[in-house]
Amino acid sequence: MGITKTETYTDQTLKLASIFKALGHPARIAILEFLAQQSSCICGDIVAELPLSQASISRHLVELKAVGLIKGTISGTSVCYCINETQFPFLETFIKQIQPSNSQTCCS
Amino acid sequence: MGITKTETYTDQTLKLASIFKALGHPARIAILEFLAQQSSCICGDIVAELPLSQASISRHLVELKAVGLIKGTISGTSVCYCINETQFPFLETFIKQIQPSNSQTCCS
DNA sequence: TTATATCATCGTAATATTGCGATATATGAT
DNA sequence: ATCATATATCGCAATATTACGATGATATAA
Repeated sequence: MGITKTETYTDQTLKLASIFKALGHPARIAILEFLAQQSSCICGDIVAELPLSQASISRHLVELKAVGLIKGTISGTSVCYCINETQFPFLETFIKQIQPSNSQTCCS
Repeated sequence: MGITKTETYTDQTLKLASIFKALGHPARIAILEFLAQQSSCICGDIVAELPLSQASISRHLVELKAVGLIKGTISGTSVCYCINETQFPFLETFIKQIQPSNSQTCCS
């Protein structure tokens, strides 16, 4: 992208944007949906599930982990990834906050 | 970005990703927060509020409108933008869906 | 009509993202 | 030690995003 003026926004705004940005790719949405489906913690077979190379999946996992949407623990030669719930309340609060609940007939 | 393999994902996954992508920039988060604060429908003074040029703001507004997060109605020589709530249930459903509510002690 | 105000669009430069092959790293098995 | 498996990282090419000035389009006012 071009030059984003990060210095002029609040930390909270920047954090929200970074999490949403991580959610802003279909591969990463698909990864999260896949992880959510599993009854137990899933390791590397995400590669078999998605139409991407191992290198690409790995990069997406790094991005999801960087914003705290997933966590991964090493288990032997493989890594076990699963969803990290800690960020979700933050997102839900934001979504509720910008919802026009007071429904002031705006732009009618 | 590179070449995103859009054809291999479901429509729902693509739609979710596009909405989150629109939320994935601090300027657009700031625009939504500003719109949510206003008691009435606010027009072009977003430009005065954010550290971006009028042209840049306009482009961000186009993106937010394209995914249905805001709506705009022309009122005289100005345009009235406000938040469009219709997409939020969709986002909330997704967030709830991938939340490990059953808390299967995963990656402990 | 002319001028002004408001917003959209074009064109461009700078930078970021995506995907992949190739390679590196690390663990476990033989 | 050697090999196989699993994942991460590098480097590149292709493409997308961001921001801005300049310009276009449209509506109101004088």
